[in-house]
Amino acid sequence: MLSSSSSADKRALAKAARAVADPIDALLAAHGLRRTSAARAVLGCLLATPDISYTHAQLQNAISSATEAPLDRVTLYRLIDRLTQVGLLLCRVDASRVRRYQAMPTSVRTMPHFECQSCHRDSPLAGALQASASDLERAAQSAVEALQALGYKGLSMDVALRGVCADCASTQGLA
Amino acid sequence: MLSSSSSADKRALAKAARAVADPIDALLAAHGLRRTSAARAVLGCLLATPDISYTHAQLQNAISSATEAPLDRVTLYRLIDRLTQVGLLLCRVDASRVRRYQAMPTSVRTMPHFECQSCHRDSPLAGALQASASDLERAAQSAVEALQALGYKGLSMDVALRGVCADCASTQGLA
DNA sequence: ACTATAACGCAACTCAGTTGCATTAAATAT
DNA sequence: ATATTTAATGCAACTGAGTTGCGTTATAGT
Repeated sequence: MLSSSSSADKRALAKAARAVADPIDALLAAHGLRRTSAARAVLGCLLATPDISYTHAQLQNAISSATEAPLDRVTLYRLIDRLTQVGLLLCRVDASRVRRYQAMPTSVRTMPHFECQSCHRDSPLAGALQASASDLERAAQSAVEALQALGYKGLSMDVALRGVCADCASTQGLA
Repeated sequence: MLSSSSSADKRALAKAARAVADPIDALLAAHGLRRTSAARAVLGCLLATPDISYTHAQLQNAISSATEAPLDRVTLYRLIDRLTQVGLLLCRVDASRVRRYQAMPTSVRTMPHFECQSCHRDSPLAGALQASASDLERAAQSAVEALQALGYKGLSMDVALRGVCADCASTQGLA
């Protein structure tokens, strides 16, 4: 039984070691997902650039060029779905109707932005609007904290203004 | 010349009369759009229910069943685009990636909502979160006013929280 | 009334994402 | 360590929302 117990120990240790050794494996395991090469690649890629969001196509491209395994479209879709469902990824739909994914942010940083419905430019609230933006971020922060207190898990906030920007409004003869 | 001037007057008056008589025609004219039956139908439909947003399919359906003219898909797409570009309509992309249109609101009413990435429910911030929601609306209001002062035209704000709701977080074994 | 051009309608196309199903490979049980 | 279970993969075919090209119609300005 020394041999049997030691082999069991070995397995447990090896598993724990792998999980602890690689933070990505640890995350996957903690969320009940299998540690496949695809999962490691996707999560690794997104965690490496926490502030950048990728479309499905961009992710597939990034991974296929970084590794040797070309990773199927559908597999990537499903993998992304799983990672998103457990709260490891943040998913939003951008103005051009494509989903963008990024690692779920640890701290909430709201970045209010304006989408012009005429020229389709998407710009952050800056300059004279900095003050309003800060107010929004403050309010957002407390809303997030309230949700966290209720047991909500990976939280992110998105503040979008929409309308016609000053440029476009003046070019058209808008009253 | 009396006849020519009177006919010119007649036309001008007729135009003015029609534009003044129907607020919808007035809006179209004021934004440099032609007063076609399709445009009247769409704008009429959306102005009749200012707080409800429609997808392209819903709009086409509503209009085709209300009137006799069946209105082509593509025509509707292009019409919607025009109305949106001049700021008469508000367009947003919902969580399932479809565009939703509604009449551009006159007063800004921000309705913060939460999208669960696991169960895909989309719920307004209510109950215990009412306070945060109000703070957000206040901040949003001042941001909108700041933009209006800069010449921005039809303005609307959208505040979206994303993450995993308490229900889903507890069902999964989320740490 | 005449003309220029905005708006319309049809057909074909693109792009993002989905579904079904057979196969492979982690994780668990023996 | 091997067997078993089932999560994850890969391929093919499909769907739905939105777009493009182009010839035709109807509104707005002369």
